[in-house]
Amino acid sequence: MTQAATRVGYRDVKRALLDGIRDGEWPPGAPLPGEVALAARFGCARATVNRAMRELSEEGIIDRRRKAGSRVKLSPTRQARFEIPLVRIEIEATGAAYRYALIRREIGPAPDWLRGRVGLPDDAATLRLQCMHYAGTAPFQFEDRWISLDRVPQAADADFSALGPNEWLVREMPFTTAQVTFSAIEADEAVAGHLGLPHGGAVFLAERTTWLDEAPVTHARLHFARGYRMTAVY
Amino acid sequence: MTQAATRVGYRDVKRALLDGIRDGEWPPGAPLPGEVALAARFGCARATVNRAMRELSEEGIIDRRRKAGSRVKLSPTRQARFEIPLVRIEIEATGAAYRYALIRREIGPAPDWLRGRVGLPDDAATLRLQCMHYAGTAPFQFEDRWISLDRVPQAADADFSALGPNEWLVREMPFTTAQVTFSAIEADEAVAGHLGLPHGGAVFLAERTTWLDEAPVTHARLHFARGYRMTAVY
DNA sequence: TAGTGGTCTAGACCACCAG
DNA sequence: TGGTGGTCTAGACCACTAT
Repeated sequence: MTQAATRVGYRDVKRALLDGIRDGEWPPGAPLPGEVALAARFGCARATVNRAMRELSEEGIIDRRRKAGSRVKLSPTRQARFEIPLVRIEIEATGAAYRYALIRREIGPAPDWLRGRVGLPDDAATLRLQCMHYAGTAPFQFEDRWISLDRVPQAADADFSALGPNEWLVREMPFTTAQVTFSAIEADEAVAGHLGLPHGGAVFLAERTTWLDEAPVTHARLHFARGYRMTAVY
Repeated sequence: MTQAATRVGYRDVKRALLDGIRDGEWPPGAPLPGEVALAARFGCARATVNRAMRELSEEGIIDRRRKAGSRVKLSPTRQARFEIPLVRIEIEATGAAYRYALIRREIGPAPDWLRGRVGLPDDAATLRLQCMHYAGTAPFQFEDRWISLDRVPQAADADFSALGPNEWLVREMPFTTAQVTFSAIEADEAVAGHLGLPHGGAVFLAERTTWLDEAPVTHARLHFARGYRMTAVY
């Protein structure tokens, strides 16, 4: 005779549900039993089923709506999670020595495209910084950044010759929202020079903007050296 | 006199903790109070505090370890979540008409680089498919895919002339693990031709592999047309 | 070994929304 | 308007690990 060897945890429930979905018990679009029914079926509390189903929903496997119940998603919109570490950490993780160099520092009005993109007032003053991050002696990333002096006035007096703006901002300036965009562009003269690429070579570009309660803090264009790959498992 | 207007929820706790971190009550590296203490402070159950802190931990804001307690991360490793929809959905979401075309279909042994990359046996047979996805009349994505016939034998008999392999696989074949890698490459002759780019033009490449319980199911190289951007807010 | 987080339970109330 | 998910509680036991 079988006996409940151990207590049923939310992981067990999750696995059982995934198995059922995979094995066709609940094909795409099909409604799943309610939480109470599943709790009875699995012999656990409703809260346990709830956590399992909440996670499945967060992972994009099922849809949940009050009253309507839960359904297996027709096209599972699975999502990948990318970690966005500091460049220094990323480089040091490869075993290489991290080196940083400030290339240019300049205070001036925000360019039009940037104002439109992040929502800055017309007369907004920004600090523009260009710098390089090296892995050993090899160029790793060319950073082109604008910092809103309205939001971060103290940046005007900060010394960025030894500490990168990103690390400085992490310590100095919290943010509530961030946006990242990845794309591929062709290196212009300047970028190619900094990264040691041929002019027109393919560059992996990450653009990152952060806001503190609606007010833009900073916008960075991070150009990665040849061969850079960004990976996620999900 | 103030009065607890409503019940304290995990969102309130989370916000309060984030505020405290932002305002310097708990600077980076500092230990946070234990769950019991916080529950008392906020006037709620420990489970509520637990959920708030668990989410902060999942979001990369704090570190949690038994016995050691919770600490604010030194360098907050925030993570971005990207939705990976079906190409068709992605195109239709822009309002454009989706069109699909199969370019090439071929059965043969897996190339060496692929075997090493995904872990296929030496004699593994694969179905290779090349196809195009258009947004209206404009090329949107060139897909170059291998499907393991060991794992998905029925793919050999499937008709991919009207339905794209990705949509077919989603319906036909579940997977347990997936990996995505983004990079920028220069278009070779073939890719340039398919996407209407100059030879050597920058291409945003997403490589996607899926496994079902350790066994590789499929590997796809998705080449996006000029100007493609992949965005996440976090 | 003791303290902290991890999880489960049984019960409860509430918000939402499809019928 | 009733059923479903969303959340909270109070209490409990357990697993891990720093000391």
